Amino acid sequence: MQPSAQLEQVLKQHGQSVTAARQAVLAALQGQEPLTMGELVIRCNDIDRATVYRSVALFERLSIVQRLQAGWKYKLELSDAFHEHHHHATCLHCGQVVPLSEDPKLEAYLHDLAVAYNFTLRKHQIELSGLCATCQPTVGSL
Amino acid sequence: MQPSAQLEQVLKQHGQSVTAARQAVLAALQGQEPLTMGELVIRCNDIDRATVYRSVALFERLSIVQRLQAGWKYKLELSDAFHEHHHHATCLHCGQVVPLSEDPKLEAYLHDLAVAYNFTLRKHQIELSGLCATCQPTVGSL
DNA sequence: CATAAATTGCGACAAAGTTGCAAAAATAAT
DNA sequence: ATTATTTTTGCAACTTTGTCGCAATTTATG
Ligand SMILES: [Zn+2]
Ligand SMILES: [Zn+2]
Ligand SMILES: [Zn+2]
Ligand SMILES: [Zn+2]
Repeated sequence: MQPSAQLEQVLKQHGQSVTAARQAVLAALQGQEPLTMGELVIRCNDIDRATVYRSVALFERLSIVQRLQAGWKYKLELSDAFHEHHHHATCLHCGQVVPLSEDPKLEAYLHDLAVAYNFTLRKHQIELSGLCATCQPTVGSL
Repeated sequence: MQPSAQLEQVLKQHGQSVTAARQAVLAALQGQEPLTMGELVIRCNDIDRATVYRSVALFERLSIVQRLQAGWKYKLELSDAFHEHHHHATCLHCGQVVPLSEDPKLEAYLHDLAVAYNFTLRKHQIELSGLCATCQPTVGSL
């Protein structure tokens, strides 16, 4: 299903209106890389800051987007129902975020871990940080 | 080694001064639960906000503290050299953060994963979110 | 203890995020 | 299709969070 159609469906399911602003926010998030809130606001430049914030808050409640800690600031990306489920590796030097393809064993592992702590697992996040292949020669310390 | 002594050592190793403010910030972070920046500022109430921010920034550069995404806001906690390495499960309903004891198999797995992507892994984070044992009966939806 | 270097507090500022409310748009009803 | 009802939007004012320059204080050095 097309992401925009899927958005429409999720919004209606929850009694929320389908609006131009919300569609624009979704569209802005469809790129490859996760975005900071600031970047997102810029990409939605016909839409008021407050509206972007309100849309993101709604999307987070409806599990349409998720926020992840990428180095210093948090970033936003579409969540599993819209993208494939995946994790990230962030380069500490150049800041690039590389998506990692899903690993069923790892997923199973996390599930068992949650069970061991009597947690009903709703979502999870793994963030690796280090140096990407390109930056490894460049950097000595850090 | 006592955390305060360890702080002194790390600071000196990097040519940084050992000051009352920095010791106070470390002390405030020694409690069990990770703290938001706001909470930390409150617990350091003789110290200026700007100084707390500057200390945290320094501590982050020296890998004394790490920030983690706990639900909505980020939180700070002492990093692996000061606490045992561990991960977290956050309850979506009551917000409590439960530390998970280290699992060597999982750690090895992450290491291999990074290698597969040509990443030199420097650190990593796993955040589980869901409902804790206490909140499971309370909540139907969410 | 005196000197040099680094850190702190302060105040002013910039950026990020929130809120109330009237106008506009979306849905529901006729 | 029009109108009525409900929800959302933009705006502007505001709070919170985070940053910066600089003089006063503290820390390190000898
Ligand atoms: Zn890189
Ligand atoms: Zn996963
Ligand atoms: Zn709970
Ligand atoms: Zn680990």
